[in-house]
Amino acid sequence: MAQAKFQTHHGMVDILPGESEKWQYLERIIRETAAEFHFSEIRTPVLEPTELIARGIGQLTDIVSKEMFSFSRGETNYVLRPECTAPVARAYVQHHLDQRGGAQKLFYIGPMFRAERPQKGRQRQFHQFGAELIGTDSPIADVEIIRFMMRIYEKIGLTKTTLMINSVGDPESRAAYKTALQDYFRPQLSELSEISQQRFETNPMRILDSKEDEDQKFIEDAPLITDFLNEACAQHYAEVKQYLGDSGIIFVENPRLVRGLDYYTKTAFELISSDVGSQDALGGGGRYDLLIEEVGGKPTPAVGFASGIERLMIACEALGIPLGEEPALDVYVVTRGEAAQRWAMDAITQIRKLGKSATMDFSGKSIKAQFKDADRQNSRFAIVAGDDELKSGSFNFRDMSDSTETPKTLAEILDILR
RNA sequence: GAGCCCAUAGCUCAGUCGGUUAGAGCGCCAGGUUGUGGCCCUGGAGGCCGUGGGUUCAAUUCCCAUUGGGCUCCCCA
Repeated sequence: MAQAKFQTHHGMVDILPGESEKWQYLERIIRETAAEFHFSEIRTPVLEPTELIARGIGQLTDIVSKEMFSFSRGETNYVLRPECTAPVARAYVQHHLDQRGGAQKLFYIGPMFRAERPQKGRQRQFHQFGAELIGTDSPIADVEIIRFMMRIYEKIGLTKTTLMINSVGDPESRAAYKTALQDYFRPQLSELSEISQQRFETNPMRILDSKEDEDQKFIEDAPLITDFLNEACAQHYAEVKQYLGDSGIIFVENPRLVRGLDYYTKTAFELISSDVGSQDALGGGGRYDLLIEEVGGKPTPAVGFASGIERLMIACEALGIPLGEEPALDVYVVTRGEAAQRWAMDAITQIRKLGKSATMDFSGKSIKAQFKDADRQNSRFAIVAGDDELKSGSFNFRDMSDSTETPKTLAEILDILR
């Protein structure tokens, strides 16, 4: 097809009528569930200080090193947020949310931006919902976050998923593990893929994430983080698994699960679907006990998750799970003549005041065309107004589903609709 | 950053082994029913065959470039 003069940027999509209803439906479920769990919504700006994202997520991550949309005006550096945990942490510190007392339960829904090559399940502007529970290191909080996430998928009907969990330890455990990993990989360093060789120094844990063929045979026998957890981390991990089990949540332990953001400590988890193509992570999260301090707050433990809405939709589509419906119209007023149009303008106003939806023809189309329009808009009723009806005050009130038509005054119609 | 595929009507797609006016289904508009939708019938609008260049008497078709799109690797939601 001919290319339009102006189009969306690469990897950015319009959500059109027919699609937007699905978004509203999903957002409604997310908000409902948040209310049940008593998470409060937080809305942060789409633009954040570059430094916040770089520090929060980690300079060496893919997101920060190559996927940020950023620009400067004068001395100020802006980024379109690539995720929302660091911004929420920033808001928590900036507005002293700890002073509200107790642990804070926050959720968000909104667009995120990463400058990657788009493909199925990956866009440059995409949408996430997520939650953060800030101010407690209890493993119950970890489980609360996971239960919140899982409950949303459950309500939507997307149960064909796998929850993977792991513990990535705290700095002490990780230092011990890092040394062990380097000791393990050092003898075969030259045989590793180029990218893994780079990661050997900077972040050897990410080698485990590698999908390069030449790395696989080494990764298989590499030491596991779970064997290097100190007492506190091991205990925490055991309790998380215990409480998950108590909650009836089925999970798979994956000792090689490493998340791509630097701020995670202890618990890490990921929800996988085999129905979204090669980008199979529906959502993920974990504990980040060091982040709040990293962005300038007091040391504050926290745990959270983020899920991709587009991927959720792809999975639902693949599994035939319905997401919301086209909204029906209550009343379409069919008119003939200018006087009738004026009457209709008033009639639809009165119908709308009842909380019912109503519309009319604006362009003087034929009666037939107007009925066709009413049908297309899935209208439940039609009112026919012409000169005769205006004179008598009696209008044909048509039930579009069975084509029955009875004469009614407007007052009677309003009564029926009420 | 790398690889593969694709581009003809609003949508899904035929088609031209290079040859006068480029097709279908669906959708849209109108008529059949001078005031009645969904089914049916008839008609109509709508394409410089993504853009630029090359080869040729002739290009939507072949070649090159470019733009846009899709998928994959990497990584992530």
